[in-house]
Amino acid sequence: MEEYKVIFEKFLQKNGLRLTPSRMSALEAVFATHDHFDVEALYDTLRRRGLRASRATLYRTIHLLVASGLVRQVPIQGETTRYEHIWGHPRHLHLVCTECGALLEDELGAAEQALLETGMRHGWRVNEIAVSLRGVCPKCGKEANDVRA
Amino acid sequence: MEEYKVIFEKFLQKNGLRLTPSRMSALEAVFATHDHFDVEALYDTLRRRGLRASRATLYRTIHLLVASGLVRQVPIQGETTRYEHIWGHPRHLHLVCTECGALLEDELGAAEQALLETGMRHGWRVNEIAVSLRGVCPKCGKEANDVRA
DNA sequence: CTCGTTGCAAAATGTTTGCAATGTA
DNA sequence: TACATTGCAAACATTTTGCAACGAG
Repeated sequence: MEEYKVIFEKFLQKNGLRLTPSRMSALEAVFATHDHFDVEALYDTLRRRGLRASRATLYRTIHLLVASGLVRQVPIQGETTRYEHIWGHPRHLHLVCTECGALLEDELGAAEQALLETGMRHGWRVNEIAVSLRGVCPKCGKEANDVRA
Repeated sequence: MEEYKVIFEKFLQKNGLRLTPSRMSALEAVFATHDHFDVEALYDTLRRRGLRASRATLYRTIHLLVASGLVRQVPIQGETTRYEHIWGHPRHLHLVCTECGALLEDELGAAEQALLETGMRHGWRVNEIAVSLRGVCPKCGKEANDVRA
């Protein structure tokens, strides 16, 4: 039994919630990839696997996954809310290209300690560090295009 | 003439856009505070000042302000999209309490240099550093409540 | 005078919720 | 069996857009 399943099961039990096929399917789909995803993508993934769960259920489930600490929202602007799993995924930072939307991940490195200390200095128990660097990727070293909507 | 107005005017000219009362009102309202705001709040602020601009116009204007580099989206999860002005606002980090929603700002400090180096290492021209530390504030040193929707 | 801009209302999204049927512990 | 869960459709909240009237350069 994979570790994350145990974690989720314990979380459900502790909160008087039930382990259902829909929830298990969603959980597996979420951990089947290291990519970011939104609820719609999760919905598609399940259908592609021949599984089923309504969007409503997935929206409800993703909240549980976040509450359990297994998943977090990706701290990046965008149309839809995107998520990523955390388990086995060390704290990292995102490099976002404001031109083409390219996204790169890397480790926090030296910054991590400094940030944790800042949190501590204010008396906060820090559970999550979200860092995104927005700028222009090497490929887009050009100029911006049209600005109008 | 305030610096940010000059910047916005140049931005408009460069893109063949026009300087209108609505846009100027929005710009001033945005820079009148250092708080985060969403479009609805901006709308209220204008009305309170006896100025007027439709929500549609404000949504259109805020995009221009972001494109001009004067304003950015706040990289924090939430119901509505929130913004903050950047001009005269040094790079900083946000401490977010996942219990009560409290929000604290602080300087990046030592982390800034480390993060910039990471960007450089990947060949990115970094324009913006967004950091949020999510956790539990001192006041909320308690336990979580009900998890269910 | 030419084109960008505005407001309104309608449309489009993304997400939540009430409710009756269903399933888990 | 008791109560949590699901799907559906309706409700919501936010943001975008078409269009005709208006306004800046």
